[in-house]
Amino acid sequence: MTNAGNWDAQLKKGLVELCILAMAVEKERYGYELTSALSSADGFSVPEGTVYPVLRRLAADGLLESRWEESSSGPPRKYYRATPRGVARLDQLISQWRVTTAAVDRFINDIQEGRGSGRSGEL
Amino acid sequence: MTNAGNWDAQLKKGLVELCILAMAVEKERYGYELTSALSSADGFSVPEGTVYPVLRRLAADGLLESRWEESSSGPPRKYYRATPRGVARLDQLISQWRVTTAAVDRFINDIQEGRGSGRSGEL
DNA sequence: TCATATACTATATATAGCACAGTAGTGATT
DNA sequence: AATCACTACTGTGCTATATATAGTATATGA
Repeated sequence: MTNAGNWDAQLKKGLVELCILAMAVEKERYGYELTSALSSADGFSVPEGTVYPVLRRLAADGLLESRWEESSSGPPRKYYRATPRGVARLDQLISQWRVTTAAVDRFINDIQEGRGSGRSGEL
Repeated sequence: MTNAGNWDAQLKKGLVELCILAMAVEKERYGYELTSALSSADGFSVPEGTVYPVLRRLAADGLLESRWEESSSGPPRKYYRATPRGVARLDQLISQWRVTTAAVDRFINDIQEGRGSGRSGEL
């Protein structure tokens, strides 16, 4: 049978990309930093094995650009920042996100209302 | 390069399950009905090829139960309704959904604030 | 009879999250 | 100086889900 903890992973599909892109639009970021930020976010834990592939994919798609920089506290860091196309893409993702959450919330609310009373609502 | 329409599909991972379960908790539903309801929902188009596999999966997991019923307007329908475990699962999914959307919205808002006074996304 | 809308089933593919393993630089503790 | 812990990036492979595609079968109306 399907494992419940697994649903999280499915729910996050695409959202990791959105969050990473959002952070890279704000300012230059490197992988380890993003991993820490995303993992400390409430209800959202994203391991290295997820973050780095996303960075490489976004860079390959021309949405992020990168440069190396020496670090005084460890190995060199690969800094990523959003390109203009990355910024445009983020705006697009955010508006899609808004539409989708609105649709899902509508479904949930309709159902919650229906519970308890005998209402059979149109969906 | 990654195409944008594709992201939708990723974003929907898990959400289709949530919506279908929600509808099957409210009352008995059959596949074609769910397909129509989900496809007419704003910002959410879900084809048959997605709905039926989800129904079978949820039933296999014991979250839905089904029965056949003759229809006066076509082939017999397989009606699904949520089991008690399905109801419990829905509550769990909804609360995870709330936590996740809150986290993502927080990310988005933080970034949007940073973009407020300066440049906007030029392409 | 033939077309159309209804309704379910089966198969195959692409993608993303992520577990797991590996490489390597830096600074502190022993 | 040698070990350890923290930092930081790379690579491989598995799994689950959405969905495209194709197929089967029933009822109704032209």
